[in-house]
Amino acid sequence: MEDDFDQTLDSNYGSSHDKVIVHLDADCFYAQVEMLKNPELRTLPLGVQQKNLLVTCNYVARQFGVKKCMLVSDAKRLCPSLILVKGEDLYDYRQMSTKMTLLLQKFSPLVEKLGLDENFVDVTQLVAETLKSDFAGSRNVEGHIYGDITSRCDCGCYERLCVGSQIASEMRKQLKEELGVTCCAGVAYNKLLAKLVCSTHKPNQQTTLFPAGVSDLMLNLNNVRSLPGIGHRTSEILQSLGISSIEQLQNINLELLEHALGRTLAERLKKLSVGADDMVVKPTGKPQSIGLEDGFRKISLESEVKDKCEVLLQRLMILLAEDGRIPGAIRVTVRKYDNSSRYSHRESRQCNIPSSLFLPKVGTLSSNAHNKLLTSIMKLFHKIIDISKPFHLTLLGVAFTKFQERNTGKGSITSFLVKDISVQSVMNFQNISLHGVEAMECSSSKNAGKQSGSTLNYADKSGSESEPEPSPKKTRADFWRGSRKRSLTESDKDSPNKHRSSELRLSTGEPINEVDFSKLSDGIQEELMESCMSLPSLTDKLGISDNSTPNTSMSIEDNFQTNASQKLWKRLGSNQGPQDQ
DNA sequence: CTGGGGTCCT
DNA sequence: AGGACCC
Repeated sequence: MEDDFDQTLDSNYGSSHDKVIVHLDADCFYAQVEMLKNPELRTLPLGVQQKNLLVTCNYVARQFGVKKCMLVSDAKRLCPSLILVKGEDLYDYRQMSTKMTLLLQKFSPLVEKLGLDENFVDVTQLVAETLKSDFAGSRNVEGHIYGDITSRCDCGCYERLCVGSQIASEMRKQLKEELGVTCCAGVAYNKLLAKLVCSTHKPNQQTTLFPAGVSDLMLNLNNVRSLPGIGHRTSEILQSLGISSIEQLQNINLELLEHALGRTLAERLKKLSVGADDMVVKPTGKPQSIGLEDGFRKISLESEVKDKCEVLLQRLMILLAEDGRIPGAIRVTVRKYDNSSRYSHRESRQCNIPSSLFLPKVGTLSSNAHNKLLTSIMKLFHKIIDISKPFHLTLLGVAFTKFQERNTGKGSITSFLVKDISVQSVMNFQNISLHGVEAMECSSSKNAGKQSGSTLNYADKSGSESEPEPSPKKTRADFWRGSRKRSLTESDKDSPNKHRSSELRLSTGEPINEVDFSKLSDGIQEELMESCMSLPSLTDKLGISDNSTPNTSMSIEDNFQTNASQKLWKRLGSNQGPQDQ
């Protein structure tokens, strides 16, 4: 009785309909960012190129038959007028990706990134709040519905998914209005289905899946390879078992599958094949590793290796400073030339590094962190490659791992400062992303700095608002439905972080991320120079030298970005607010 | 020259 | 440290 009931729930776990998951996928993401940087490209066939590969292209180019992941030469043949932009440096894409994720976090703290252009959002809680506070609201589905809905599930998922579709619509609207990015969205009761249904209407559309459509969706997949979780290797194994269609996977004997793939994977794939997935949306936090790679034709001299690594390290240090944490280890990766094994076989070595390299107050003047790291890198390289014999590399990578949060204690002022800079840049995103909302209601948006924290309000609120009484004034549900009419800023409270960030701003109406170096104390200047700016070519770029204190204000972002990139930020931030103060 | 990133598991 | 997976 009771046992049977529980059993039913358990075995049903992966296919129950209790959650509402939205999957958002930016349309041809890199190409979109490039078109934001340079709007003249919008009407032209545009491809983004990494080395000899066209990693994505806009929809104008797709009309010529150009596809993702084509060789550039093939794409050019199909579309001789194709405009190509280089996309090896992911910096701008990463920044836009961060803004998108921050925007989505207004709806739920459960946001999981997949690559730079996709996000899963678990909106179950927001849906529940909406249904509770708005039980008379319309139950229209926004966007497409996948398959038929003639038979309605009676567990309440119909209403939940309807509200989910409305939330997804609002998310896409805000992404478009505030960031200029168009997305597709899929709404379903688990991650697998949300992702699969997302891609059924492209571009810039959304689709909702109800239980009645699940079977059709799964069986309409062309190949087992279309299932997220089945990659190159697994699909080859399946192929050898004579399995290529989803239906074959659904019907194969489980024991047979376990023998080929192992129990864990076999059981997972069996469930996936019928649309069952109990994976939770795991909030993406700080990355476990931060790395850069460069592929090339041939490197066979140690000096070339060192040069490459130095450039990589230099760029890496910027990403590291923005992250704000201290790495505990560094890893070097190489790919050796090997014409037999096509597949990218890589070898790597890693070693721990002393945190003192990143702490304020590095005792010695002559050797900076950069040189020590480069030495470590070359040592690791020698562990992989015996340079007394000829070698031929086609890729070099450097990555930091084993991160440790920077000491927040009273110990170091630098830790505070560096932390603030990263907070500041996050807040800058928020400022930009909020502006669309602000502009619609309060034309008197002074104090732009004070409004910046508000995107995080809803997560904070729902937690503390477990209040019993009928004063659900500010639920997340109210927020997303009323966002066009209501001010987001009315409930803002200043946090210490905000104050500190404000203090770092220039008083001349410069962008929020400006830092006036001359106003920082000598100690802080020194520490910043030491921990972030010790790279020779970087200091060149910034127009500062080792023995002169810069007397002009500098913007970290502006100086590190390309000109083209500046246009993007200018455009996105162009209404960033009156020259306040 | 089939990219430049990431994740988790073994 | 490598291998699978994701984009």
